[in-house]
Amino acid sequence: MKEHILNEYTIKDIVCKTGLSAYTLRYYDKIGLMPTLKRNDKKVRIYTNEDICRLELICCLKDSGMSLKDIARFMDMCLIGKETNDEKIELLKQHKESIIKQIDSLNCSLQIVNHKINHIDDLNFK
Amino acid sequence: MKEHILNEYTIKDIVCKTGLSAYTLRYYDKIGLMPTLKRNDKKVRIYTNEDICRLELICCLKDSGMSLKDIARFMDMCLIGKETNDEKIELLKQHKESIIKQIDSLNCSLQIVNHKINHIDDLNFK
DNA sequence: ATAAGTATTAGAGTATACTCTAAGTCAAGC
DNA sequence: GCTTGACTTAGAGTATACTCTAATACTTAT
Repeated sequence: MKEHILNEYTIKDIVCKTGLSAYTLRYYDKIGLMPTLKRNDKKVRIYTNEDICRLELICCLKDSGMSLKDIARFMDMCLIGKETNDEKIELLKQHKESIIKQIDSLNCSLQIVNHKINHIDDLNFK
Repeated sequence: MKEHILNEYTIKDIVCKTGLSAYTLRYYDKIGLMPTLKRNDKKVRIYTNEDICRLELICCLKDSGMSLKDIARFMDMCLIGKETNDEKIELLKQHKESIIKQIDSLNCSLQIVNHKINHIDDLNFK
């Protein structure tokens, strides 16, 4: 397809590629998650492969518990460039710690749930 | 203290013990998460050690991604008793799978974040 | 030329999980 | 007796992340 050769995708293509809804993609643009997203002369959003990479990062950060507000801030720093590299590394390191804590917490929950499965009768009210 | 000997706690004691706010504890009661919670003659909520155990389970399920609606349904089944044991085991097994998926997803995010930390400059917009 | 299909926008609506307010009850201390 | 403080309620408000509606613009097929 034309779009693939030109490295240009419409919102519909991105819906297929990412599984995000068109509503969500427009919303992400609206709140500043895609600060460099291009438009054609008809004001239609044109996504590139780079934009797809950014969306993947956005989903990675969001799915690991970062708020969209913080992701927008991070994208702002990416827009500024190298002078924010230290700040970005610091933010990612903090987020990394948060992910590790979440994994620990989930492992703990997993143990509890396993225990409850094996002692199901203890859950019933007396 | 009197309360400890009697195995009876007011909402304030539970705030201290669990770290949940009094608002949250009342809200959990309101939406049916604590169907057997007792009141004294002044309509004041009286929590027992068993209620504290239930709150710990509620927090475990909530923190591992179960909605309060589903937790309320689970508590309803605990109220009914043994005849819902199979149903409860099924629900917990499904939740267990959900936790495992979340851990996998977080480990994946962790790898991506680690990679971004080591390639911070690639994140800057051109 | 007109209907279908895809895009745009601002802004309203929804779901979840709190969080708070206002008005009231009750017990204890001064 | 009266203030202080802890509790109660119904219901309003908040934050987050969508999700949808309505009006409009543009392209393509009949």
